[in-house]
Amino acid sequence: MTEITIPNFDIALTADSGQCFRFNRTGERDYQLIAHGRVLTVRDLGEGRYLLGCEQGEFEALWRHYFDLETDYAAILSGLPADDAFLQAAARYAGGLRILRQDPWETLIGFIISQRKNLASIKSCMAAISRRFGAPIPGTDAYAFPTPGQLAAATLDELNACALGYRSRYIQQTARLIADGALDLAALDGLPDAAMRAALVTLPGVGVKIADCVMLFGYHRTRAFPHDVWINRVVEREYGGQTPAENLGPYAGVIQQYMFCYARGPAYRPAPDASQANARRGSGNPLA
DNA sequence: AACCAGGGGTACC
DNA sequence: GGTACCCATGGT
Repeated sequence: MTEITIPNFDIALTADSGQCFRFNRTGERDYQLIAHGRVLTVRDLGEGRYLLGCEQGEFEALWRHYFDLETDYAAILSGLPADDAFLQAAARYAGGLRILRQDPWETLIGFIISQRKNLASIKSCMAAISRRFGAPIPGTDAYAFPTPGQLAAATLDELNACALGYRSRYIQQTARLIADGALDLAALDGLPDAAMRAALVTLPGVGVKIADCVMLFGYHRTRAFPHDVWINRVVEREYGGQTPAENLGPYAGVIQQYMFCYARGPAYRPAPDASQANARRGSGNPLA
């Protein structure tokens, strides 16, 4: 057990932020994270104090970096444009978010699954895949996320049994490309953003939106600004259809998460007229 | 260029 | 107990 203090960290918001699919609330104050082939339990003690179910050495070696504790989020928050009322409100609501430093491979598969699914469904699929194809984590009832080789060996029937729908084919094909070495995910780390995105979208089931999510959450490319339906609504309602991403600087992706979680959460009440206009327009992409 | 595949969890009514 | 909707992509 290790007790740590993290100022301005909202673990409930982060676990449910949609960036990580193996981070769950298990009780009033308790959370379980599966990453690095391990299970980490976290108890929220309040006032920025957290009790981690690991030794100090493991925290320093793995989790300090995973939770991006080296990054000064207070500086990002204080650097937000003061005249942007929506962004200021989003930062007040979601300023406790951190961009976790997740594994690119797991992030890639997670976001291929994410298309046209809600968060609970994505988490359920990721758990099913891990249980069926991943290695059991000793001393727990949890399973590590499968390696590219393990997923590449899966049959379509087995993948379909994980409720992946039409994504089964994408995942099988992508897993084979990674397992065969046709695309080296580790090698992408050295590429500039545009080249990394171009490489990612060559994978089946990966378009620009998914690639941007993998860049932001799997490679910590904080300029990446994924345009999902929630952000598109925000851009339509709050920014007149003009995406603010270009003006948001090196932490645009962090700001995207503030906007995303705020827009999706209960605190955000868009202007009635704009909201109804969008609702009437239906399910289409407002920017399309 | 519109339209649809396939399906599951959940918030709504 | 329906119904709509969800961090889209690729093929027709």
